[in-house]
Order: sequence, then C-alpha cells, then structure tokens
Amino acid sequence: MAELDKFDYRLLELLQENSRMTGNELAGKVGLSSAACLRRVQRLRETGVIERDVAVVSPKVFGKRMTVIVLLTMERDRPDRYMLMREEFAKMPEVVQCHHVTGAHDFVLRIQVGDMEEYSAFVDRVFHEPYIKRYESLAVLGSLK
Amino acid sequence: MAELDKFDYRLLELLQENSRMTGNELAGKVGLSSAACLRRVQRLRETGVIERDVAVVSPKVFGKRMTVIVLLTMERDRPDRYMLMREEFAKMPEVVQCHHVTGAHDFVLRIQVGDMEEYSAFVDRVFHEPYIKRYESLAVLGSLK
DNA sequence: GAATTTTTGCGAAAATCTCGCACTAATTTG
DNA sequence: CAAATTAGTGCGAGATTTTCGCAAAAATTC
Repeated sequence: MAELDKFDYRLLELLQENSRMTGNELAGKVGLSSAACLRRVQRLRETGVIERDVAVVSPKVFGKRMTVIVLLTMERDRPDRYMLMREEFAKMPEVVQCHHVTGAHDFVLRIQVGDMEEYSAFVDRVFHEPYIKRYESLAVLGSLK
Repeated sequence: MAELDKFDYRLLELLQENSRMTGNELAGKVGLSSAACLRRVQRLRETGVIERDVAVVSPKVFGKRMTVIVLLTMERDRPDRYMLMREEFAKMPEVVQCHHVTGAHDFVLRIQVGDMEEYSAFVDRVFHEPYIKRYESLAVLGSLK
C-alpha cells in the first residue's frame, strides 16, 4: 500500500469508531464526495489496512458475564512451548485476547466466561500443566472501551 | 431485550467474525430468509446486544506499532480517584483498553503507541501522579486475535 | 383449542454502494 | 519548466443491499 494521506487517516479514525457509517456520512466529516470516500475505504480494505470489520457484542447480554485477566509465567526452560501455547490459545473460545509480553510474566490473557465455575473449570483444564510455572488471575470489575 | 434464541446466537457469532456480511450471506448460514436475518440483526443493534460495529485497523500500517500492557496500582487511600481515572483514560487515544481489576493491581491498561519515545512521554505525562503508587509495563512481543 | 402475539417470507420501495466517464490535480519525465 | 503521464475527483447510472408493509405461518396465552 502506498502512503496514507490525511483523508485516509480521518476515514480510519471514523471507521474505528463506527464501521457502519454511510458514504454520505463519511463525506460530510471528511470533506470528499461520497464516492471518493467509499473508493478509499474499499482500497483500505483490499490492501489490508482495514483487516476486518466486527460487531462488538455486549458480553453481558451475550452471556459471557465475567472477564478475567491472567498473567501467565512459564517455566524458563521450555521456550519451545511458546508457539504451541499461542496456537492452543487461539483455538479456545474463552481466550478473547492473548499477548506475549516482556517482563516477569510471559503472557497476558483476557478470558471471557459465564461465571466463576466456568472459569475454574477453564483454569483446571488449561493452567495445570508442568510447563506453566505460575498464573495470576485478575477479575475485571469494570471496563472502558 | 427478551431472550436470544439459537438464531440470534448464530448471527452474533457470524457478525463478530465479519460484520459486513450481507443479508443473503447470513441467510445462507443461518437458515432464515435474508429479511428475517436483517430484521433480527437490526433488533440486536437497537437493544444493545450489538453495542457497535468497528473496523479493525492494522496497527502496523496505521503507525501504532507498539503495544504495552500496564499493571497499575494506586494508593490505597484514594479510592475516590478511581472514577476520575477511568474517565481520564477513556479520553486518551493511547489507551485502547482499560480494565478495573481485583488483586494486587487496580487497573490493567492496553496502550497503543508509535514507539518507545512516545510511550515514555505518555508514562511521564500520565503515571507520575501522587495517587499512583506503582506501575508495571509489559511490552507486547506478539498477539493473537 | 381458540384468540392473541410474534415471527416469517415475499416483494416493492428506499437507501447505499459500485463503477464508468470526463475532468482536474499532482507527479514524473524529457 | 512544460509536456506527458498518472492518480484522484465528482457526477450519475446501474447494481446491490436494506427497510418495510403485508398476509400467512408459528408460537404463546388463556
């Protein structure tokens, strides 16, 4: 993809906020015609600048009421496990996000489950492995954004 | 909102993956007519089950290359600060996510910045406050999802 | 099991997006 | 620095998609 100009950045800003804006709405805020906006957005999608569009579903209503952040530390002698772990995590529906980080911990996970019981089962199933040294669970009381 | 049935759940599943699916595409996967699907989706939006639709922009191309997770601990004697902090965080573009958690820390933040310099400036500006006791920065090496 | 309410599919109308075209602005080339 | 090329624009027609009214079917209530 070539360079992004100020129009592209403005469009990205707007679409990150609300991807259902129409061409006319975009035009009004960006200062280009509807067609020009949509053409640019189309290009942003084709070139991968916009990776995808997703609906943000309220976890409350959806039934996944509980969010837990987990700080995961692995045994130092098993770096080969990292890639495997990541692939495993990617498959688990409870794992909404997974960051591989520097510092005292190795992974930061965001977990969505229905309740404590479900979380407990998840922990038993996933974290009680020999190559996992330690995990710290932080229950989320409330979130922004 | 009343109860969600299996059709609603299927629609949510699909739209969480790709919110740009047309009525016909949804119909094919869900087993209802295009109109019925779109009506249901419309209702899911109106009732807040679908909170919003967003474009996922590649952080690389967008120029925000660096993600940092911050574990924030506040002074125990300033619980009044919590709400204020949350509101402040909500306004900061660098703060992509903010969770208020239990445990040794109070907040887990996800920060998106261009580079270390920008992050450093952010830290200076935001975290050097008397009511912030401690912060731990975890640079993200890689992420899934 | 009849009455009521909700949801469906169909299809027309409205809204939105896509694309060709002629034109303008910006960039490259000689 | 002007000519030539390229990239991007607005307009508007055509295609696609969504919205909505309606009658029928399904589900719920009494």
